[in-house]
Amino acid sequence: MVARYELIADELREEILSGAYPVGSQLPSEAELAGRFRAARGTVRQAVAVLVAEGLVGSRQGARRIVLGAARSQSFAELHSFAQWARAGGYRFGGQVIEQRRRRASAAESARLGGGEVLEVLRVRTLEDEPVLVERTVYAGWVASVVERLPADCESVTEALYDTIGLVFAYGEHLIDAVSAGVHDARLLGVRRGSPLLRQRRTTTTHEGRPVETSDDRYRAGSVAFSIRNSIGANPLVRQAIDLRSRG
Amino acid sequence: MVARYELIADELREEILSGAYPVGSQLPSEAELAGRFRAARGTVRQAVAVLVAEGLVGSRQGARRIVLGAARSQSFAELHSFAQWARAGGYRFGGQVIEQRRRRASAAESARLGGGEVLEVLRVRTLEDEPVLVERTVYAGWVASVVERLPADCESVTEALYDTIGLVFAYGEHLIDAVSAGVHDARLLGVRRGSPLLRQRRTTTTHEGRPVETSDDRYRAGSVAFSIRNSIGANPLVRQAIDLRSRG
DNA sequence: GAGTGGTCTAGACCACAAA
DNA sequence: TTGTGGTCTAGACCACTCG
Repeated sequence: MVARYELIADELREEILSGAYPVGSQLPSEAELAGRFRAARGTVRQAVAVLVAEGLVGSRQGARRIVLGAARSQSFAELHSFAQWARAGGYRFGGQVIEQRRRRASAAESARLGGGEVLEVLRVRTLEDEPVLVERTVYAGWVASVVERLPADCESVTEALYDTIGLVFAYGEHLIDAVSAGVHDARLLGVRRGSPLLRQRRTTTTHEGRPVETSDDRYRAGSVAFSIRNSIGANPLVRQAIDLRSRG
Repeated sequence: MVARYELIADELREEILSGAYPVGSQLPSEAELAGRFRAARGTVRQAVAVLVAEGLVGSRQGARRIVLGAARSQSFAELHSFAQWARAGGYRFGGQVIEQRRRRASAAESARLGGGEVLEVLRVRTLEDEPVLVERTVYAGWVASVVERLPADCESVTEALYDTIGLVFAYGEHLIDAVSAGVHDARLLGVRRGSPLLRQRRTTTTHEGRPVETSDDRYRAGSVAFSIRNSIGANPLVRQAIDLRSRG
């Protein structure tokens, strides 16, 4: 079942991406759109809200909505899963488990994952046959045995978890910064020790808010960037200071 | 004029942050909230949508909403303006113009800012008396003369532009990656050449979609991180591959 | 002042989750 | 089966922008 407002949003999005409404131009008024789609005003408002959330359209009281940009944004799955992202972008990609072991959760991991035993996995991912990402993922105890049984060159753990036990990743929290490559990272990525890496630390949970994994992902500089659109009133991205006294 | 749904959202947010609804617990149903606040269901839905967008609350059809996290998120202004962010966080901060000159826009800048003459400004920002950020900002010609007249140690260009000509930054686009420090950056930040820097490139526009500035900001590693909460259905953050053949 | 988006209401029906 | 959130409607009033 696809909602009416989604269909309207899709149609408007296509028109924006195709250039029917160029960047900087005005969108039709809500009344006009309601007439065109034979829908209530509330429904077209919901449709336009989707485009505003995507950063495609800007909105302010009293003035016509304007087109801000014309780039497609990606789904949660594509941010969460390297494989799904790479596939959607049409890249050649791969991955390999380097090391894997069960151990007791540290204090910090217990707070995030719920304690007990955890499974730590070290993977290297390639894009266009070059290693670009070192992934250190810690899985909660309740998924450990499933992850352990996956092949070492499993393309997508996310998809495998869904296929085997119906697990869906639904919410994520991400912390992004830069670090320099240690000896180990440098060797795995084929860069010099001390090279800049883009680090993404994340924790992911299910629909019910149950934590599944926490990960420390390090990208070789120059391979991947993160992109965000934001506006007054909708600000997903947040800057954080790192404690300047006790640097890690 | 503060909207009713904002007041309701504020009240619920306070309850979440204070621990009245701990992480993992369920929120009251829409019907209960409507009764408690004597508002229509649509209004409480709007209120809860705010919390969902902030990443505090998770929502799915058929099940009670759950509390995902209990961290305050920041405003657009705080992401956009170093000064406003640092002040909101209670940090000691400062800034200094190192170099400033007018020149013709490059091709790339013309595409983003609209051509003609631009003003390029190089600033260093400090946090807790340590240099943490090198900012290379290019202002569109129509704001250049205003920016030129600001004092070299102006704390907040954003605020100054608002105070002098009523200019409001409304929309931003951000690209985040890691680079290594060049000789110049290294000297300005007091780090070794080749050290990792967190780079944020951004373009900002007014309410009308008129571009104001584009900037290349580089943070010393270990000083600042970016943080994001996302979920299925609401995904502001996007990962981008950088062309692997022609790296820059 | 006319037009536009923002807020709010009241009620209906549907899809989905959980017991 | 019951309760919950998701969708949609229709209409009202308000705040704001812009000519």
